[in-house]
Amino acid sequence: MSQNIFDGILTQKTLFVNKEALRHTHQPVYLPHRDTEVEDLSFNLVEALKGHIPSNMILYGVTGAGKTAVTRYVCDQLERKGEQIGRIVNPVLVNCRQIDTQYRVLSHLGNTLLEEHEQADIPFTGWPTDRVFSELVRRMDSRGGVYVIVLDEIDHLVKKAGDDLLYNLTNLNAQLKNARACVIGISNDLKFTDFLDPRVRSRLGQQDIIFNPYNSEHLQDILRERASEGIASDAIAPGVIELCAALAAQEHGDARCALDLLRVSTEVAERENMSLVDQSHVRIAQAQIESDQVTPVIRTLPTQQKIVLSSILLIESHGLRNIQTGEVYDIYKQACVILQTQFLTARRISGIISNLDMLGLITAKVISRGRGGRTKEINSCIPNNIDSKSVISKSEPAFVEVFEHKYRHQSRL
DNA sequence: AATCCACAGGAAGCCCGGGAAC
DNA sequence: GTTCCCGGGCTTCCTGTGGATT
Repeated sequence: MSQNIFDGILTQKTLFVNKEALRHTHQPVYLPHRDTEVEDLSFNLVEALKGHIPSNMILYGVTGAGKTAVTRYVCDQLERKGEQIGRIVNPVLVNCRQIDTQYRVLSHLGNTLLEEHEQADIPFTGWPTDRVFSELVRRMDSRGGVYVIVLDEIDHLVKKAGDDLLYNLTNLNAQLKNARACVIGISNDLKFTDFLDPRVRSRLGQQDIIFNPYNSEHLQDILRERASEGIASDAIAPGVIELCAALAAQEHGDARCALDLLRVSTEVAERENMSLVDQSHVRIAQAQIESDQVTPVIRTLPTQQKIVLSSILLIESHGLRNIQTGEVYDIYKQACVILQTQFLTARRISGIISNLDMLGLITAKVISRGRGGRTKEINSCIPNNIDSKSVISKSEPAFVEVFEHKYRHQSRL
């Protein structure tokens, strides 16, 4: 029999019982320390089971505070109870980070309601938005029941696309004849309603729930719960859970982060052929997660954004911090000349800098230097263990030249 | 108190690619 | 094929602004 490279890996002892349990997409049976929130949410949504319209709600809280998990959990139970007692409840969850325009949200909603006997999907582009909207209304009415429309990361949608969609969605019940709908917004940003039209704000925020961040003890409970489900019982050394929880608690109590840490730590231990996950594995995992998050982001950046980022790194490699927008623009233009690329306007670069800030690759703080003018103070925030030069040059060989160039022109910087 | 710097960032509009409908 | 629509990337033009300097 011939050797296969997977033979060794497949027969290797695994520390996982069910790896899925350690992913944040996993729906656990029990959500520790979120009883009040579950109760608040279900207290409102129970109206759907009575055939009434639940209030619209907004759920606030930092990332990884369990907002999405709680909502999914409650919606899941709601749908099942509905089936039991013969009431149609349709929860639809939309992630507005991926689906981030009015048209796309509406067509997504419409397409999730597609039934077998119905004709083709709503196309991803091509129709006028109001037609998509009326098609959605038609489909909802033909199915009937109560719709719970959950808009996850709603703040992102509002900042990008405005509040037209929310105006339309919170007004849905006026259009529906046979169905009912309520909207639940999930936001990381407590103040996102500032961007809303007052009418939308009052209709959407009929009830708010605030999710406080988990503290270290809470995170430990969550990790223990998931570990018991997902990892072999004697595979975790004492202190590992505590360390993962403590590190994640520093990151504003992000349960997602805690779970990733534990999962990757276990993977690291497994790869090293150890039967016990210890604290050193957590440290390795921490570094690896940072690098895994940033590397693909840089690699998939559009060319112009890469040039801007390179320019910032270039300036920083000369020991400068708190760089101004104008300085970046100057170096960026030089880089474009070397790369024989058309350079963009300063306005656009300002936008790109804001975008890089949003992606977490740099921080750009608006400051005023008095007569020195108003500008952004820019610093890169790429972890030290990542060689951004090699990440960039791998996907864009021409950048090597820019980096080489800097050494020949040090005096100009 | 007025001035002024170096931008920030909003608004409008252009162009392009992708698609639907007629 | 033509005309319509959407969305993204971009430019042009513009108004706004915090605080050091005059």
